[in-house]
Amino acid sequence: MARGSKKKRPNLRDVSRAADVSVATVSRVLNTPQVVNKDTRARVEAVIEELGFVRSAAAFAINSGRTRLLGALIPTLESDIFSLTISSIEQTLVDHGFSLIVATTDDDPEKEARKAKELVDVGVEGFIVTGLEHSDALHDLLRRTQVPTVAISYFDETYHLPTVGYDNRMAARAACQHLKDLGHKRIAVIHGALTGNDRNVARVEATRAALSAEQCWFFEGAISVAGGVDALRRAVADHGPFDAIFCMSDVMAFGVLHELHRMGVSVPGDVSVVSIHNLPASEFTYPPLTTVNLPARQMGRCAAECLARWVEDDIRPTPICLDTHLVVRSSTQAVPKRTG
Amino acid sequence: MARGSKKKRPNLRDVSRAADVSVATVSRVLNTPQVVNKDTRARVEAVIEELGFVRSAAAFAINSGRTRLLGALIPTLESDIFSLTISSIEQTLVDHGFSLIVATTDDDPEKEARKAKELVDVGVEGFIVTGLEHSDALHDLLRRTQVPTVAISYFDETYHLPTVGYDNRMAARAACQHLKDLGHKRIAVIHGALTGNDRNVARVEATRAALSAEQCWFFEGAISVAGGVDALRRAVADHGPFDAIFCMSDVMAFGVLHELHRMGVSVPGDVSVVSIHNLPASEFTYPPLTTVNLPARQMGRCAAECLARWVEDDIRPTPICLDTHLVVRSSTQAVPKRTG
DNA sequence: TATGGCTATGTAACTGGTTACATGGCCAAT
DNA sequence: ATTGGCCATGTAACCAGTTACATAGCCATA
Repeated sequence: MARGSKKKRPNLRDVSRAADVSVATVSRVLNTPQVVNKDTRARVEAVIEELGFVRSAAAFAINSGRTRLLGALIPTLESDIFSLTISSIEQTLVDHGFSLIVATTDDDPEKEARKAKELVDVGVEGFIVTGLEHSDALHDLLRRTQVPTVAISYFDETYHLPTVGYDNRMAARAACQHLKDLGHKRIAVIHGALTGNDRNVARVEATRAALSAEQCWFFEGAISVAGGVDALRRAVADHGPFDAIFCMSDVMAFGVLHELHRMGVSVPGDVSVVSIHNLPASEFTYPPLTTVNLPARQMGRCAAECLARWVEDDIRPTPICLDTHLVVRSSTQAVPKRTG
Repeated sequence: MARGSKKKRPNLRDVSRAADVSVATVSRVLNTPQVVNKDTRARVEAVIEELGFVRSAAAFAINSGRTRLLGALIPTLESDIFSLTISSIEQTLVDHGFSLIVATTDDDPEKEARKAKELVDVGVEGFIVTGLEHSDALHDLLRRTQVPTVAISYFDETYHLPTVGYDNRMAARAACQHLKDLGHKRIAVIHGALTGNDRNVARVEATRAALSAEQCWFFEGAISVAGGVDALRRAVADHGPFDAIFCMSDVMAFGVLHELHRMGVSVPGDVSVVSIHNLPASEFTYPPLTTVNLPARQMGRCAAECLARWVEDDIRPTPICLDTHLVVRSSTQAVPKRTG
């Protein structure tokens, strides 16, 4: 503890003094070493090493105007859905020399705006936000600061920010069409919360449009395995047997499969289960899950790529719509024949 | 708007000029508004609003020496194991006014050191690292920069950094003891890669110590559902039927359960399955998984708490060992009687 | 010998904030 | 009328870097 607090980190001038050169030369060694004489450079580098000099990020940023920091605002990390995306965002961004700050919002627009403000204060040069629905405060902040921002998980070319995502309506429609093709007539639709989550809203709307009102019943639950279990129980209790379950999210489908199994209901014999996401684990449920693939990793990569280019080269990205497609596995099958 | 394209972001002096006050007054409005005359303050605030002034994070940092940035170095985000922890780290840190930069390392010490260097360059005030095994370059960096760092996922009070974690050996031992108590004699141990992952090494070592060499066979695979499937297939093919499977990770156990099911092997009737982690989904596998609970969220919270206090108040944390305990569900049962 | 070009380096002015210290106005108590 | 204190504000130094511009030394050419 003797000089623990007293030990000020050495700065450029300390180095220049110790190496008997000017601050400009030290700065050159750091930024454009080619232009410095070999011997001088070696001497300066030795002093830097000896003193343990580390250039101040803040001072660098103040001059260059660059922090190399980007921020991602996502609903949650406690779900493969977003952690896959964030993971590939992070991996892509480091290739462009950026660091990623993650902030979770719990689908709460106010919280999102607060965190966005903090990130701006910290100096992020760009944002990735989730979905299209945001508070006025956030839109205001983005307008004022002009921070490049791309929205993910939802494709909409008319949106005021560039979007990199998929067509949530089309994804839901594909699942519905699959169930219709198989002849299903009593369908429980299990979805996550609709407030603050425009992806879910879009999927539910598309489902309402695709299926006739007499064919489907909607149940809301938490987007988690437990949420799926709970929603299914309510569904079965309230509206008797179904011949198909459509989950808006694979994690909920995991819970649904588990609970059906526990109830002794056979999948797909007694009931078909279809879902949206296609998580890595969905191939290995029992039975393997029929689900609409959402390209989470690809979306992360694209969004990161776009944002990096925007921040770096000032090229505003054009919206990108990624492909979604139904992956048919073994959790769905045709209704054999109307047995009443 | 004389020069529309040269839209430089307004700075303190721009504001002070427009509000006809000194820069000091504007700064006071920002930092200690109480000491500024009400009218003056209102005028300055109006100008700030009008010009859309946002204080430069870099300039603030250069003076205060505070970036309010912390970094987390974790193996991967593509797994609930770490995303749960990171999630609670993030949530805890925002309460302390910090932002979190995440960097994934793929259990590669070199990559970890590189990313750590980048984070220091960016100006993080503290680190969370995973495990105890790191490259010399990282240790060197931490020593030179004196950046507060806590290590998670592995409790060791003798380590040179404060650790917040659990006793990986004890966790493995608990699972082994459970299998022994149930009378299991042919145990397949399925674990993730050992290079660069000291948690896995500790678990495997403890397992070797707890079980006699004639009772267990070790198989390595990727820490994923698919990795579990693959490892189990190799295990069964190479060393014939087992009466128990011990997975070092729940996600691998998910794959194991799936594959056993597909093979027509009954769990726990034909074979017991025990694991380590207790992920949220583990309660809902079929059958529900017996597993050693690792307190991922609690660990995240504790580590974040400790690090925040260290950075904030210069209180070096004391190592914390979190409790692990076996959660017995339905994937294990006693060997009924030696039937040969 | 004078000129020009090149390389390596130094000087000092910047970046955008914070803050110690100085100043000036006003009012109350001597 | 003088002094003292408080409040609000301004001036300028400072943080730790970058960089435009100046300069000095050296060598080749005319």
